[in-house]
Amino acid sequence: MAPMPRARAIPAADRLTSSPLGDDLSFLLARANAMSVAEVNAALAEHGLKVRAFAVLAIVADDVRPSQRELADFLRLDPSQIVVLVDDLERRGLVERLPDPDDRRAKVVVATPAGERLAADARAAARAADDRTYAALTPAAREHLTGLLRRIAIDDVG
Amino acid sequence: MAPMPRARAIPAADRLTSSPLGDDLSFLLARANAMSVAEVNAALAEHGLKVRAFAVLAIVADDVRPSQRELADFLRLDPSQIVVLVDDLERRGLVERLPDPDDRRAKVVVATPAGERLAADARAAARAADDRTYAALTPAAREHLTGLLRRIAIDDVG
DNA sequence: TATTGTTATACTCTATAACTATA
DNA sequence: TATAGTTATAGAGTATAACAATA
Repeated sequence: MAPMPRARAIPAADRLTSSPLGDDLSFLLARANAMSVAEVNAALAEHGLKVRAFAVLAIVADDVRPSQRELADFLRLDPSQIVVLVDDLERRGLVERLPDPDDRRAKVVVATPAGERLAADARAAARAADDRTYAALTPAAREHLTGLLRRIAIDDVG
Repeated sequence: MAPMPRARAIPAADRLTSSPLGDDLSFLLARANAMSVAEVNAALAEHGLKVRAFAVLAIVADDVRPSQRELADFLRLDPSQIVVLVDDLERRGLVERLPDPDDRRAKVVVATPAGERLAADARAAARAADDRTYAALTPAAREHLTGLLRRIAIDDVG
């Protein structure tokens, strides 16, 4: 009788991807996100941005006029982190803090013209990065994925 | 003629979720992942684990017998980080490093009986956390999402 | 020469608490 | 009493380089 093949004969990658973790939603989400962040950060580097600063800039360049508190809630960052991000963007002349006439405690963050220009360039770079990250998906599958994630990340939350 | 309603009259959350970022795949992925990690970490805390250590333990408890290098590749962590994670798990008697007879440089990581028991408990806690994170999705939608993420995070990679 | 595991180091990200000015 | 922004600080996560043992 032939000896049992040793476990090591199966390629490591297959042993790992066929393990239960390879079907775990949270794990796949974490792994896909790590790939996405790496790709986007690389694309944003030439614009002097990273994902978090880009997220702030992209929002305010879209004329949302959020307070820092609103930015913190939406981006799931601590208000103190928003301070640091806005400080940096403001120092670079990309955003401004305006007093909120309705609440003198609050500051509304808006983009400067230079900020709007950089946001447009950065958005294009981020889109190109996304095309690489999600190359395995058809446009329809990408839209479906967007909808599913939106239900988890946005619609289901206050 | 009636004055234009001020932008501020629209609730902040709506202004933000309907901004372009609210449909950006990478952003939604990052946000969903942040929610998932927070939920899973909270659930794993009572077992003295966090997501990264749990991932290592879950793999080796599944009899994959990976080398540290294989763990690093699969988990997208630097080999030096695997050293730290395995050091901690080994100190707690949950895993062991065995010499690889085929390559005396490599060390195969395996779970101890205590590690297997903890992995089972932790897996149940993680599953419960996932049920909370993905509560907005039907089982069918969850499976669909798993398949889409798998194509991005696993199938599309070497 | 190249690779595995290891150590060391520095940098980024994240979480927490406390303070101020306003509400 | 509660909230918006700020400051400070510590911890977790991440990235990089160098080294010894082995391939």
